[in-house]
Amino acid sequence: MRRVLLVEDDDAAAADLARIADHAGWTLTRVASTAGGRTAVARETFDLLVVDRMLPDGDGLDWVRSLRARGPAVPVLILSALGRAANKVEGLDGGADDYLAKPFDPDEFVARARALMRRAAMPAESPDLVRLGDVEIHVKARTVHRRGQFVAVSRKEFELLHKLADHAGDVLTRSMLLDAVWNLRFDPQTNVVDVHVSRLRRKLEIDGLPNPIVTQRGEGYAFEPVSPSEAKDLAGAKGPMDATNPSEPGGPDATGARQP
Amino acid sequence: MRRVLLVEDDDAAAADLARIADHAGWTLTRVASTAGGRTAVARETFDLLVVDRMLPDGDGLDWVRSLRARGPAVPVLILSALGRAANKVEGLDGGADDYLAKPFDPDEFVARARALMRRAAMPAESPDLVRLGDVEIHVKARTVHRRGQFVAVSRKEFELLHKLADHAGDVLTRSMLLDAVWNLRFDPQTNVVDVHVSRLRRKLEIDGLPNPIVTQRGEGYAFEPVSPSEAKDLAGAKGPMDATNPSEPGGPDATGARQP
DNA sequence: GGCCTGCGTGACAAATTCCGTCATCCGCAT
DNA sequence: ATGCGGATGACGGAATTTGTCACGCAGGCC
Repeated sequence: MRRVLLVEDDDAAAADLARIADHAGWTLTRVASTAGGRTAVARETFDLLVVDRMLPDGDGLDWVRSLRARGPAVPVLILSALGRAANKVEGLDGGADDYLAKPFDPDEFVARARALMRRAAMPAESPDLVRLGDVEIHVKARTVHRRGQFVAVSRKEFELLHKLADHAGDVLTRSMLLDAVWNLRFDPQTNVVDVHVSRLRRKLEIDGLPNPIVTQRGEGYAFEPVSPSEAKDLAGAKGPMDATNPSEPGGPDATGARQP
Repeated sequence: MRRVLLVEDDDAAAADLARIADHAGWTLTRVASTAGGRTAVARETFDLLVVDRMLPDGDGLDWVRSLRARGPAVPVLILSALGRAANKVEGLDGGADDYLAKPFDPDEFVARARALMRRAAMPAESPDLVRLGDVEIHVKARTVHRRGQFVAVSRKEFELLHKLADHAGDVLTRSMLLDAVWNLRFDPQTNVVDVHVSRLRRKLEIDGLPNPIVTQRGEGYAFEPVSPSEAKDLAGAKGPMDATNPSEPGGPDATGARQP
């Protein structure tokens, strides 16, 4: 249920917008001044602010500017009789996300409001964020999420996952992983890689879903992204895990890292 | 330097937009089909896509829809001669972030493009994210960032910060913190709180900026948000740290947790 | 089907990090 | 100047991470 704050002093306009919002399935809170807006925003969380410009206590755009000066905030759509291009430019540059001149088409208003709320809910793209299928890796913070759920991984587990994810779709041999993650250029004659992979797998495990870390027997391991749209019902399909055609030659040395 | 991809088959329109982009200081890459757009997006990262609808290989909006089906993506502004309200609704509901009908005002186009890129760079609001001044706390992942820089804090340090931040602006006495963070209802007669505060402070420290954790002598500690707009030049102003008027009575028991 | 090799994981010990305590020095207030 | 409160370095114990080992299971080949 989307929560929308309307800052509008004209009762007729407010009633129209209330009807539109109701029809769109939103909860609309209406105030008639920027002071009222300030109070409402301090009390509640909203998904969208719809702000008129000519209000009894000033220009709604001034309030929007002060919101923006305080940092990232809820999206703002300005509705105003001040509808020339220069007014729109002023409003958009002042921090509004959209600007509609009155009179407006109700359907267009709703579509624009939806687009704003949709965009505001999207995670920001960042060079620090690696997203592969349903797994998100924040490189600097060393955190991992799967399907939006936080996954607590240790330092070594993170490095292992990061390396596998950087080469998603490719098989990494045990000796590659020993080199990359452990800085070992020789075979320690233990199953340290296997043990860490097992631990990481357990942490990434979600009941009913394929695990993104797959074994290529005799070669090594690969990260195979699981699509976010993959439903839990498909868990029975073991096909992808039985792939026998590696995209990268691991060579027989993958077996060399094992305890004989 | 913003990177903009233009998908437009009309040469004259493309030339106009190239001039506008150049004047706005953006780097514009132009392609003439959705296939070209697909290729460009696969090769490079863009800050904005500007997409026409009637293209030689189909409707640009269909491509936008397929981008959206794949998850969060770069913002899209549709420019189109198809300018009725119903067309705009179709475009916005189809995944575009904005929709401008041709002919359009160049200044309005630039202002809208800027608003889209500004919004796309904003971190998503989330109940998991607590933002206070220039400090961001991700509650589930137990991570902390100050001015976008990752701050490595331990579990106890995180809990302490979280508690202080939840009561930002209020003084928390040592016994309050002992109760809340250490689950101790008695005074251990050690300076464990002080030590942890010191450790946390050091980790949050940024040269030239006030530390958000302030001491109220004889009472306790408080989290005082440092505004993201506060420049490093103001570091000499020690005023906020010397505040002598606590907003909450800590009482004299703050001293009780000290080693005698 | 049997056998052999490779893989997965439980258990344990060593290594590393976190946390609490203690003590000392510095800063602040009277 | 004096005394109290706060900040922080250092150390040792607690908790977590990491590596090793061993054993049982799974997969592939003959």
